[in-house]
Amino acid sequence: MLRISKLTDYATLVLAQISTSDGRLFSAHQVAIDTHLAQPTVSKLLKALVRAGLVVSERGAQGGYALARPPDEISAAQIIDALEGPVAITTCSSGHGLCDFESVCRVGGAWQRINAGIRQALMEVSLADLQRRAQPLPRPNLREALIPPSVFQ
Amino acid sequence: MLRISKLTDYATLVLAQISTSDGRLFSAHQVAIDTHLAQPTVSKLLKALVRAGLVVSERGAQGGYALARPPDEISAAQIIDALEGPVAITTCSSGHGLCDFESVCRVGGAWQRINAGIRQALMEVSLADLQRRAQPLPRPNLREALIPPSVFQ
DNA sequence: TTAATTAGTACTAAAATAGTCCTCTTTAAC
DNA sequence: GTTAAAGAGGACTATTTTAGTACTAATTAA
Repeated sequence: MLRISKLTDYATLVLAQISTSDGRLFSAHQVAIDTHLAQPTVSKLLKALVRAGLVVSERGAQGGYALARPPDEISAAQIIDALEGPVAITTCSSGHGLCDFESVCRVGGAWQRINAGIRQALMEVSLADLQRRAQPLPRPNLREALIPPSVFQ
Repeated sequence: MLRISKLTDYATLVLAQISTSDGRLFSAHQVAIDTHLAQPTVSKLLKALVRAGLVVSERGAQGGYALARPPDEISAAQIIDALEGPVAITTCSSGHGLCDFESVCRVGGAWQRINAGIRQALMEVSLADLQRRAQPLPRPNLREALIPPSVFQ
């Protein structure tokens, strides 16, 4: 249930690895060696992370990758988004009024609101947190996530 | 990201529908009509829900389905488990010491602990909550989920 | 100019998901 | 008893998603 993809998991390893940089750039080749992942896969991951703005790159000989910002400013939600895109938790949650079942739906977007709550929680978990094994993390609030927006509050 | 499957979403609709029962049983046929889902799909869902113990059934003519217990005693986590089984958030999270990357892993099960936190949150959300559009829901604690079990606490 | 290195895209293979169908069993009603 | 209405279980197919690879172009240090 509710799983992240293998690639997202790998991406976390890759990010954790390049966060150990002493200032030099990591080549995709080196990251592959350090993480024990296949190089084409590492390349693909790094490209996606650059596109998402989590990592910066330099081309050419002696080029490579580095984190775009410190590990405590990269959130778990951003990592997931970089690899999986902003996919909705259910088909119906993606659109407004586009759901075929809307007229008979008795749960009206409950899963979407739960998803929003989970996302909120994941935004408050940083790469730095993911690297610290026993670190307490921010407390998300699913209650609030399930209260629909209202002009009165 | 982190999405539930369409079938789980449908199952929620199905559960919400049969929760409107006035004491009679719902046939799969009737549920299909009411929810606008295809009957084979509804049948499949209901069978899975029976197996998971969320729904009870009676066979034979005049048979059908009913909730096994009140909607506030059926959790979102149980609905997901019924349809998707207890799938792990990452491959590595499923086993103990079975992960190929364990020796070089720098994130050691962070996603699993996040998953545990999310599951905890979903256990505190009931079918009744899912049916109430503007109802506050319990507040999960991702912090606690990320603190590894320890004999000292 | 060359070698190292990223960027972008396309492609293939594998796995998961969704959806359907068929056969068997059970039970109420006639 | 027989029949029709239901659920149980499993097998099967098609679709979609995910994972992984390969190829070509662009960039840059030496």
